[in-house]
Amino acid sequence: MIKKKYNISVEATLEVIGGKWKCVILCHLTHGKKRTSELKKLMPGITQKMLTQQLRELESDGIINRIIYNQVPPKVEYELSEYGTSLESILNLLCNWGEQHIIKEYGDKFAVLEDNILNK
Amino acid sequence: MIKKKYNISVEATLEVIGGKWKCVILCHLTHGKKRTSELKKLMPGITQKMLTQQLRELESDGIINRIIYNQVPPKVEYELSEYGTSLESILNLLCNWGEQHIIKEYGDKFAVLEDNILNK
DNA sequence: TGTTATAGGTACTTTAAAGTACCTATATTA
DNA sequence: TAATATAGGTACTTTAAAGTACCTATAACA
Repeated sequence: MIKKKYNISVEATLEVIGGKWKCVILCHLTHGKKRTSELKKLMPGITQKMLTQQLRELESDGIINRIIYNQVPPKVEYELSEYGTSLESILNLLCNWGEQHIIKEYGDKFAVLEDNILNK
Repeated sequence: MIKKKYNISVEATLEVIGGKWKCVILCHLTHGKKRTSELKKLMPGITQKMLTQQLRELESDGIINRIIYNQVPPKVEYELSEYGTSLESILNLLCNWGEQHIIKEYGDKFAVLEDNILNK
């Protein structure tokens, strides 16, 4: 008999997209596939190690695809997998809620948000 | 001038509902207001300290209301605030996605999910 | 020749999140 | 009188998440 693992289904979701970085990575990927270096530019606070670590985990959970181009210097791209797109509506809602929350807290989102593709 | 704080709006959302317990608490509260002791029963893994700590933070972010009945032994209830209900659709999607993910991973959600109000 | 760009690995350290243990108050009930 | 239920506080410890530093490979180019 399989041992019970979750007390509530949302725990399974958090196991896949919880933590400091995964939602951020996935939000960027909802805007199309990205190279490792592009993701690094979009997330100035993340380290190389954390970025690849999170990407590996998302890949092994089937959320993203890793596309390797056989060239030097290396080129690798990441994109939402088909399964990963089932998270798109959640990711969009999370981003939109955050934007509204910032407006509520600070009045003006441009005061606390860096400019990037998602904040336009 | 206010210092920039977020690189992407979803970071603001995670500041409010991130971590191991907050989404779980909030998912339970989407089913109506709950006493502290009820929440503890619904979340067998949480400690008293973590529960009150998370509830305090959610309260100070305006997501939940704390209702105190003046009696002994004490009775306190928690409910989603009006602002908190703006998270309801997100919370429901997070729960539903987790359920589907469990089915995908384990075939049968009843094998890994404890019985409680949300799993019926 | 040696520097650059790209993607990533690994060992170690730091920090933040979470957990443990033990404490409070008071009306009610056995 | 002593135990019970309820909600919560606090000091301390443990664990897990995250960060730092340094390492690899190789073709292109100055």
